[in-house]
This record gives sequence, structure tokens and C-alpha cells, in this order.
Amino acid sequence: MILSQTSIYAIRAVIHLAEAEGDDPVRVDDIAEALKVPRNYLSKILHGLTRTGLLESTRGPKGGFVLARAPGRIRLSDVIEPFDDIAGSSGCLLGRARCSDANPCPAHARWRDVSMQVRAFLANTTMEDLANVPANRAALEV
Amino acid sequence: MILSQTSIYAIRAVIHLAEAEGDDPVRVDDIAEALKVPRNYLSKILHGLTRTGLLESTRGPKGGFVLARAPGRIRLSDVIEPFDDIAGSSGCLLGRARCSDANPCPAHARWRDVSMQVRAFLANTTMEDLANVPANRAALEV
DNA sequence: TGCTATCTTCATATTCATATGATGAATGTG
DNA sequence: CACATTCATCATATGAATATGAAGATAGCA
Repeated sequence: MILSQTSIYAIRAVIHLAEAEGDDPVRVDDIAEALKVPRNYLSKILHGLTRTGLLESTRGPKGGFVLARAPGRIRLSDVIEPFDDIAGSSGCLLGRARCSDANPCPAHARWRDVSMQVRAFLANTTMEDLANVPANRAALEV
Repeated sequence: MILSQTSIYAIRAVIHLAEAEGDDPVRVDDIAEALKVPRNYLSKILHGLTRTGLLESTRGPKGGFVLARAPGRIRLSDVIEPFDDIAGSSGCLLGRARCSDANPCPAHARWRDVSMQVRAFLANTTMEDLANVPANRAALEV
């Protein structure tokens, strides 16, 4: 599995929010039930995304989570970053902390191209690409 | 990290065996020391590779592990397979057990190409590509 | 102000990958 | 056959990811 369970939950939750009709906050309980995911665990994950500014949360009645910006401006890498370090040492196939053109692991030269494709995918794919964004929301995006 | 620590140890050990001079078996202790890897843990990993027929082991004095075939005929995927399920559910970015063209996850269409490149890399890269194979050994390969 | 709804946080449990240590089984050599 | 050498296996420990449960904090509303 290339992504942790945590990142997968995060992505699915953000997709869910992107697909939500209207601008009302969505409660953790509703997302957790829709995704069949543990409630408190998801709560902690969404809180993580709130800290990085990807989501906004409000407490109390009518509270919940909303996307902080349009789905088209949220990259997959933005969602994953708080939980999985894809760019760092994970970039080396053999897990070396230091692996570069100057100081390569045995797989470096051949893995580099593939690795860059993976990272390009994560950087170029947005939530709009993955979600069925409602027409009214898509129309508002710039 | 795309690969488990276990797979990484396995790859590094097989590279070490491919680079070994001569055809004498190499002891676990020597490999473990060269790789700075826990001895008994590595032993279990090498045993796993022996069970799939990638390595051959002999016990007693002068015993140890040797490659069961030429490095050029050992694919990266052969080494990883016993420990990481790359082809199976790991193929789906969102971790779904069932994810196919007919029953796709939200990321399926876009992830498919990248995923196939990863798998092609693992299937097309051999230990000869990764190791500094000694000349005498390389010359023997067909 | 008090109540409810909701996110936030803390404490703890479970599971799995990773790792360690000790013992068992096989093999070659004298 | 006795012994040393080596892989094989078992029992257990550790740490991180995953998950659960309960209490705390904040916001809106009557």
C-alpha cells in the first residue's frame, strides 16, 4: 500500500466534503457514517487537515467541517502531506535517508523516473479531478 | 515508503549475494553484518526467499545462502512478492479490495497509468541491473 | 444563564510490522 | 560417533499505526 490508512481516510473525507451540496458544514458523524470509518479516528484526521489550513471547522450547533478552498485548488499531495512523507526519505525505494544523484542507492537511477511520476501525479491531481463536484460549486470556482 | 522494511532488507540481501565473489554460500551472519541488519530477522526473510525458490540454503559448516539463478533472471518483483502485495489490493490508491475499470474508485482512472509504471518497473528491473555483478559471474549468465 | 450540539483532547486498547533471544535440526569433519 | 557450524523455528518483546471511549471546550439558542 503506497499510502497509509490515515491518508486514505483523509482523501475520502475531503472528496466527501467536495461532493457535499451547499456550503453548510458537514458533521464528523455524518462523514464517518458515509465512509464507514471510525468516528473519533476520523475526527483526529480532520483536525490535522484543519491545522494545515485545508479545512475549516466550527463547533456547536450547525457546526462541522468545510473545505477552506475550492476542490480544484486542493491537490492530493496537500491532503496526504500531514500524514505521509512522500517527498522525503520515502522517495528512495530502498528507504535510505540520503539518496540523491550524487549519493545514490543501487536502485536510484532506475527508480528516479518512476518516483517522479508518482510525485507528479500527487501534485497535479486535485480534488476536483476525483470528486463529483456539484454544478453550483464548480460554477463558483475560478 | 512504498516498500516494507522487510522487502527492503530482502532486496539489499539479494544484491549482496549477487555481488558476492565465487559460488560459495554466504552466511546469514556475514550478510547481516554487511547490511547492518538484525541477524535473526534477516534469517527469517532469507528463509522466505528460499521457500519461493529464489535462494538455496545449506546448513552446517561452509553452509549459507546462494542465489538459485543468475541475477539477470531475478526480478525486483520476485524479491518483493513474498512480503509485499504490490499487484493486489495495493494497486488501488485508496486501498479498496475491489477496484477495476468496471468498478473503479474515484482515483482509479488517473492512478492506473502511474500504478502500471510502478509495476512495470518492478517487473522489468533485475538484480543484475541493481548489483555490481562480478565479471566472472556475469560472463556465466545466458 | 443553562442546555444541547459539536469539535477537541486525553487516556487507553488493539493490531501488526519489526525485532530479539533461545532452542532445535541438519550437515560436514575429524 | 562426537562435535562444531550453520540454518530453522519458537517464544516473546517493542514500537508505531490504527482504533476506541470518555471527558473537555466552545458556540449557538431558548
